[in-house]
Amino acid sequence: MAKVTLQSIADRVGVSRMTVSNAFSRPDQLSAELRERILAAADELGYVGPDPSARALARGRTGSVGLLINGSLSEAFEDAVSAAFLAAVSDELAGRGMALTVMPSSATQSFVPARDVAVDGVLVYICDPTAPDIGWLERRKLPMVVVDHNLSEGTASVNVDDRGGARLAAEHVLDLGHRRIGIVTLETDPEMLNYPARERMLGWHDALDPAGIEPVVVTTPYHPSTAAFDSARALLDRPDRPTAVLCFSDAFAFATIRAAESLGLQVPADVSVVGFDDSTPAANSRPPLTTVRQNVAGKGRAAVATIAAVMDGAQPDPVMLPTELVVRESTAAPVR
Amino acid sequence: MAKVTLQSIADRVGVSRMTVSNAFSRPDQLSAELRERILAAADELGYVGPDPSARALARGRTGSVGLLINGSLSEAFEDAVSAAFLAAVSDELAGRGMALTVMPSSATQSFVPARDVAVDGVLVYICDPTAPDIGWLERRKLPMVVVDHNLSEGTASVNVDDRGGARLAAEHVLDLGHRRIGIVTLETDPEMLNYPARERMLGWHDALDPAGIEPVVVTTPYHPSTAAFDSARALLDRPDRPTAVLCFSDAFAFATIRAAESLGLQVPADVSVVGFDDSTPAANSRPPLTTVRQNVAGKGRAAVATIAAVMDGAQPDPVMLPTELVVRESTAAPVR
DNA sequence: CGTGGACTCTTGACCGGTACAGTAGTCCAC
DNA sequence: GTGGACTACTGTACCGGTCAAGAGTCCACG
Repeated sequence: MAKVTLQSIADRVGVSRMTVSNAFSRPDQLSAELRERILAAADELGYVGPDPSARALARGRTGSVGLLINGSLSEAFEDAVSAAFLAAVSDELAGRGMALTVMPSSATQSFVPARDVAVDGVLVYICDPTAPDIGWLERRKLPMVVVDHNLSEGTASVNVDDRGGARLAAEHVLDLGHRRIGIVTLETDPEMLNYPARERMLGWHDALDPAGIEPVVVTTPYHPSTAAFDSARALLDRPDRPTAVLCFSDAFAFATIRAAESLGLQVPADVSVVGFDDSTPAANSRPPLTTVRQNVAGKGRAAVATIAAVMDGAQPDPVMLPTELVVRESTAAPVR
Repeated sequence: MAKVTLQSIADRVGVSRMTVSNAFSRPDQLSAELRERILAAADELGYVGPDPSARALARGRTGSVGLLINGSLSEAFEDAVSAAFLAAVSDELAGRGMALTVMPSSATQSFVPARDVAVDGVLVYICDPTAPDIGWLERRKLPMVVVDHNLSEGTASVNVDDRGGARLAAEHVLDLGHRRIGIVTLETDPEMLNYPARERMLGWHDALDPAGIEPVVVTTPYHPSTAAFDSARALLDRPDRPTAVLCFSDAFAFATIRAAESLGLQVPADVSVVGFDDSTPAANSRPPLTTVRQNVAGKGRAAVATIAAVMDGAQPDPVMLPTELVVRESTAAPVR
């Protein structure tokens, strides 16, 4: 049984191949009656629909958007916040009739997703800005939107007001009267330059510097929540223990709370803890977490809207989504 | 500036288009010297590499594998266990030179990923087996592997011994001497037929039935960990409160432990709790969770290996990965 | 010296569609 | 009864590659 193509259906029905194509792709171009006959014939021959690859070549677009992630995929998927982002992106794309293709950083020499995978546009998500993959995307002149980073002037971007949010967090603990303040943040390669980590640090300092306060900073590699726990514990075990800890993320905040408890400290009585993200567990944890809310799903939707605009030839302005302090019960005034 | 294709490079260098193609795709087919000249010319003209869409059409394969998820994407991404699976799949695919394309269930009539997205094979992951999408995949005759489900005879599959694991969990609490046993599991549409939920239920009964024990079962919809909390709390608030609770997942187990604590019950002193999955937090929670381990990353790798085999024309046997009981501190003998 | 094989490169067909510019025919208004 | 607009199809030219087979050239070996 030869492969069924538009031509075989055309021959069967006695029309031109183009008409069959229209029956599938542009129903308004032919009479309903003929369309019915064509679809019936197609069904009978076991034709599924226009071949996606051929269509992609002819149309010049593939119907899927890439997500460039350079760095650990596990990190991207297993972190609740970025997972929520991915989910929102994928959902929003689906609503616009597009699929999402994950493009990890080149594992091998011979296969480089950023160069070799067919997509109509790319969201650059958790990426070292110096990655060669980004160079490939640029050379391909693919529409591109950078998320949670600020690559270069011309590139469209979607960001969250990390700096402003961090500032609010720091101001909050200052207002409560804290003076010994610790920070638990991400350990980043100097070159990797995690943008949110940098921005949040700036934001904390925006509030602390004018108050003349020098925070005690500990950093911890991303994944092992055990590492975050250890770092936080070390921080809280110092003789000049901070009375408030600002954390890079809710996950780090939870680790910090566990570390505090392991030292027999009460949160917030002995130490206040502030997270970042307002992830799902934040509201239900014990104590409910004071944190900085970012709208992750909104970020996903904005990213899709922006890449769609770029693919349409627009040059959208950079998007900056707001953050908001959510005061719950993990922060309180320090004991005298 | 006209678009740069193989032909323009060929003209520039004075060779045939095919030779240029070989320079990129089959370096062993031409002399190193000529290849250098071709690559140099390509670079000069700003050629990035063979167009992925055209290559996909000509070669008959796209270099990406689809992941069919029907049901909420948020659920898939935000659940730690399935996120780990996705990460493993994506990693493993990348190692084999393939990308991962997420194919959500048809949101619109006009765009059906399962029908319209170009992929070489599909992993069917969290799916209603009656979904029309699966019908499309079959009609396209796409290589297909079903994960965590048992679709039909001919289809390759990768599963985990959910039933055996659940049985071990139930036997464990029986061995400890429990007789009033509760179950907190997933609420599934009768039609949606969540396979792991069904299998685990069978497994629990495999152990409980012979012991003549009728468990008290509560079900809860997937996502809202609040809902799981409420269900567990209702279960533990009964006059004939169970002394041991078997849970569908670690996430449900944590909700159950929180519910117990909210009722002033100690785990495991007053109530034993068993999870399922052995997700990352299980070992570090308080108390450390007794649970059934499945190797999620291994499942991802197995899924990729299996789809690769099917794409190569093989008919691999169904894969069944083992599960293992991990006894930690959330279970103990019941108090008399 | 003839033959065969390895190494290079070329030729022509094909992958399965879509875009765009026609070309008939039909219907209606003036 | 003629011009114009509209509908319904068709013809042709791509889209940008890869495959398989063939054709020179050069060298080794019998």
